[in-house]
Amino acid sequence: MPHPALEKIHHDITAWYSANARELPWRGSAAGPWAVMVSEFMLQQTPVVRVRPVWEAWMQRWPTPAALAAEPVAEAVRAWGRLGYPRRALRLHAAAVVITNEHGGKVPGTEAELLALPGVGTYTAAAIACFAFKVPTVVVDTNIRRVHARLVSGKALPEQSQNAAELALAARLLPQAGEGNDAGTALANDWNIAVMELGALVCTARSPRCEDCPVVNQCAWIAAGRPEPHYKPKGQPWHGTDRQVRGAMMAVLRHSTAPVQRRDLLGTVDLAAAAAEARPLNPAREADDEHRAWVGLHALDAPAEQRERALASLLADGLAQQSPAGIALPR
DNA sequence: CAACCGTGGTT
DNA sequence: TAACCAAGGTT
Repeated sequence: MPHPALEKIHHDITAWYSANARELPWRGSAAGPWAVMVSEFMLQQTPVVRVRPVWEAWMQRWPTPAALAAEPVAEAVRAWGRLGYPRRALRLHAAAVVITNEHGGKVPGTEAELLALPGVGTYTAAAIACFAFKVPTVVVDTNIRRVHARLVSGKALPEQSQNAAELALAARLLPQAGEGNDAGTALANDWNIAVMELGALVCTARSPRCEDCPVVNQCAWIAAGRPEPHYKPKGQPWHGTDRQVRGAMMAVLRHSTAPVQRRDLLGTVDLAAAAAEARPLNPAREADDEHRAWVGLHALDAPAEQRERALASLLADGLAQQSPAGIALPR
């Protein structure tokens, strides 16, 4: 038997969503499963505003999994641009190949099949099943976890890693769906996207806009007086890390039409000479993106050992490929 | 399972 | 400005 207070929360949040949802191109009836899948890959740890233009270009160029699968991986990595975590481009391409070869070119609609695809984990499988195939499954992402933590558990932030209790809570909160209950199924699907959107727009991590929240009067965190987080979030170091060096090398490889010599990529050429040769940047010119990438790589003061390590990891990850001609994006 | 993996906007 | 954060996945 449904709980009245829970039903009110279901109503308040889904009603808020109908009035306040962003219009995104991968939402709505025009977006098929492939459109949803591409968006989910790009949205892994990347904000909507940066995904949107890349998604548009991607879908225009590769409207189907087969279209993407027919091209070299390098094209996917280039089109990925500066979205970050370029391994996602590798995995999206690999997933497109699997879909083309083993699923008749159609994105599969069950979570089990989706989970078997490269780059698809628990969240992405559930999201595609729910958003693209209207499967009333439990979707849990960082936004949903945070809303649940505040609204129900009275905490400022969810636990540092997702646990069984959080999953059980999400399952308990999901509106009841199932055979012969089309209204319940529709509500469950709405609920997932609505809670996610609430977390993204209102119940944000750092400065929640509680004055705009549809369930502020039912929020356990508000009732508790908005207590501070019970732990200190772990930082994500960047300067001086291997990731920074990898990123700089990837930028060079993305913009390079020809293979790059190993010593050049390692930046072991004289840095002062390289800087002296650097001409002023002209952002309007395509060629200057390549120039900018080179300058960025050479500007790093990373030790030679670290550069070697970063390049080795790029090769190991399949983001770069070694040939007699030099180093380039994988084909 | 904790650590690793990019990038750029926000606070 | 340094730190934080973002529709996670993989090892």
